[in-house]
Amino acid sequence: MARKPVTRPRKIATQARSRATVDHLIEATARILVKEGFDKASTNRIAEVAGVSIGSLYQYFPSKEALVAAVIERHQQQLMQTVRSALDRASGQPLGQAVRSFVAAAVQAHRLDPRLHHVLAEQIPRVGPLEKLETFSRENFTLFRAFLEGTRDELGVDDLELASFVCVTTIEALTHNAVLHHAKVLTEDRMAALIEDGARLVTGYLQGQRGSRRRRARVD
Amino acid sequence: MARKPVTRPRKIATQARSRATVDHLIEATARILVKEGFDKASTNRIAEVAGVSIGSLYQYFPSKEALVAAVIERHQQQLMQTVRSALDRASGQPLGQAVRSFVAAAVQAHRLDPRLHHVLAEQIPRVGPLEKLETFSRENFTLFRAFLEGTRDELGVDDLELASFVCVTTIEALTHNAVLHHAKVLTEDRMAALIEDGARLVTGYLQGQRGSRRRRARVD
Amino acid sequence: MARKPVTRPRKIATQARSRATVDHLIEATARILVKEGFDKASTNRIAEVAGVSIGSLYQYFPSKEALVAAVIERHQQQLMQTVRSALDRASGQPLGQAVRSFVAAAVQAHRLDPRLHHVLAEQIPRVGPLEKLETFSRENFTLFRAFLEGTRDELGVDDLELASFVCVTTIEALTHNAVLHHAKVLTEDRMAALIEDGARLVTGYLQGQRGSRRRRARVD
Amino acid sequence: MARKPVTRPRKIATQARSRATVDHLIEATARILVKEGFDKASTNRIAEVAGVSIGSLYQYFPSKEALVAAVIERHQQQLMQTVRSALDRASGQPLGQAVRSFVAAAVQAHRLDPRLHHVLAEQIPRVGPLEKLETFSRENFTLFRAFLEGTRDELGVDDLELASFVCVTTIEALTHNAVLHHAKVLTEDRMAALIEDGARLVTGYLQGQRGSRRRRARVD
DNA sequence: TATGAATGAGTATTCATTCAT
DNA sequence: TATGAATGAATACTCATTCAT
Repeated sequence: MARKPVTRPRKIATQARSRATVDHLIEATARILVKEGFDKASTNRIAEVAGVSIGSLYQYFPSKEALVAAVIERHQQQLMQTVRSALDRASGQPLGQAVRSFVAAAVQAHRLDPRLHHVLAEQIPRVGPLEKLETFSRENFTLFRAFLEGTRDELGVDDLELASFVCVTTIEALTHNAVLHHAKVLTEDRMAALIEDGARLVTGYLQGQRGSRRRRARVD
Repeated sequence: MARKPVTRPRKIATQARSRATVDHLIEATARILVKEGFDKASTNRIAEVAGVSIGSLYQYFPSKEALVAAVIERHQQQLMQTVRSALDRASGQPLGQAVRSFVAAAVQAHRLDPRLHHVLAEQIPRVGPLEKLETFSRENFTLFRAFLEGTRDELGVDDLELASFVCVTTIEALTHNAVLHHAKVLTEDRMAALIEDGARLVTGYLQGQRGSRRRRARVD
Repeated sequence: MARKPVTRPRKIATQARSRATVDHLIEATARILVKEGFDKASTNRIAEVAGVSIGSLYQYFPSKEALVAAVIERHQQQLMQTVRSALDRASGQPLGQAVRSFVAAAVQAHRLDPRLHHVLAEQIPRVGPLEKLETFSRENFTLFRAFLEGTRDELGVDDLELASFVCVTTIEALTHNAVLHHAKVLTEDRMAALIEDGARLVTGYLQGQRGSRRRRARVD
Repeated sequence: MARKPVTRPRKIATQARSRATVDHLIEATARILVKEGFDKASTNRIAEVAGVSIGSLYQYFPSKEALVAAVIERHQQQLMQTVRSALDRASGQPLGQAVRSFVAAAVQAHRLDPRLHHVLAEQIPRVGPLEKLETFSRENFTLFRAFLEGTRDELGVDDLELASFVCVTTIEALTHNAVLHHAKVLTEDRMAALIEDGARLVTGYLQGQRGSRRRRARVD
């Protein structure tokens, strides 16, 4: 096995044929990951499923990791698409309503391709070039923080950095776990309850109460 | 190469020498995982580090997965030890205090062996026999649920199953993320703040407020 | 191809079975090099011809280069054996006679396995780990230099270092070229003539003449 | 992949543009060989460095070997240029002087592009179509033989064929080894000494001495 | 029970060469 | 004539696992 594989695509496919090849490869990788698992996703298998020669695969992706990274990136783009529009709609709404939209968006995002999400989250060894891939996108965090800035006067917390971390982590974990591990036990009703509870959890936290602000002031 | 590796230990090592061998193997595996990463943890390397022949390794563990599973299990036992005693101390305390103990225990548990925890969480592909290993032990959930049952009259939530899921997931995610990804930015102060905020988040949720119960009634 | 392959054997084969495996591998490599050329000497092919699994090959040789290096070393050991005994016999003889023995030994050495010598000299790319492998062994040079030291009073040259370089290079090149490229045109008669001429060439040079010593003194 | 690559250029580039392309390709090959080594000299890389498409490369050279052969040929042309003019100057001079010029020319020739010479001599596997490429050009031999014919009456050797072989091989080997393997230890002084010694070696041999002719008569 | 030599299917990756555009 | 996307046979090397001693 070779030295230190890179993740950056080998060349940008400008021509139509190239672009198609690249798409097929990413799609094939995703499909294999979902249907056969990470273990079966060998480069030769991917090329085969993509209907592309192994040589072509390596024209566009310098390593297996690059391919997996491309799948992850594509998936996260889709997630973020969903989240972004939710936050767009949320701005201007009262806090409780906005948070509820946000949680609902998170659930919706996780439901886009739950099986792929599962493999990506559970089976991909975060090693080498894949090590730095975030579980949830940094952007998520940034967006939420910006949202908090805009709602500052409704908030009962001071440290927006910490608050963003707490909220994003919490929402992500709840939706992730709910969708992945409890998909079968989760009726639509219970899912709605979960959204409701998640939203309440976060909203309550953000509004602050019971003099917590004063207490925290001493801690920081 | 075996096609369907099993996870159950091949035999229960009753005799002292066997027990020692098994321990050496698990210890060696953990050490390699931490120091060299999952990729370098080949069975031959593990046997070498354990000072045991590869043949003997396979006398006690039917597959590589069994070995890794043993490491995971041992680690989780240790985590749960910590959590259990925290919950012991918590019973009888008022809700807020109890939750804070619980969150603090979670942080403490994650700090037992953060590097091993990291590898176990990030690098081990949950594939094949390792697929069904839970991120957090089922016991965690059960214990917390029992705790909630005992504090029912302080709670503002009805569905204890859902509440347990929400709380355990949230606490686990917050402490996990904090310890793993933010270890370097996390001063003791900020860690204390995180525990405080986490506890407040969960406590607020459990106490219920702002007539949420009534609202939720409509939603369900 | 991997990063920087090493040449040192992976483990020393102590047990009889191991030793046999190692020998088979070296022998198979030499045979393939001779019969099929360097290009065909893939590790899989070598293992196959050696009647050994590819895995076993890599138990004893960390890379293809290590295998080739072992063949080269073995070959050079054999060459040097021949040369050493020639020099043994030569010590005590008068210069002309000694040199003739030496040249004859060189020819004899090159005839041990001319085809292997050919492949080793012409087909092995001196790249990477094989880069530093000398065409003729350093020992050759050392031995000859020692021989010159012992015959100093018969010599007409001052700089024994330079003289050794000149003589060893010359003898090596003559015999090498003669045996390799002209094997078919070289009758026994012509070969004898070549030995004679080579010996005369070197002897004349070592005895010095025409006041060259004085001229060289100015040059140095 | 082609199984039997040919060495003859695919077409004679008569037009100026074609000629330029061919030159660029040969130059690029040489440059890569020197700067990155034989291993890195893939046809795609050569085409890239030459600023030519891989398709065009194969319009002018039927195989990678043909390209390398062209580089070798070009290099040898340059070497021979140097040698030829040395022999031109040498004709008419007394033997000792002429030989010294010849040796000096050989050194000079090897210094034209020592790094390319090194790669060509050490790294190119003489395999397949490259197998028959001579280490030193046949022309070298022919020229020297002609030179000997013209100086016959100064010589003390009968077999000019053999003498040419001995002289050309010796001079080639001395200069080659000196320039390649001892470049760093070789000061200008020592290089001059080497030329001097080499010339003396060959001159002495050619003049014959100590009744060697008579002795050889008995040997043959 | 222990050993460690042997196994070989499997993997990522390269590169000379072709051919449709 | 030029291009460069595509090809795929070939290669070096790994590692979980077995089994003869």
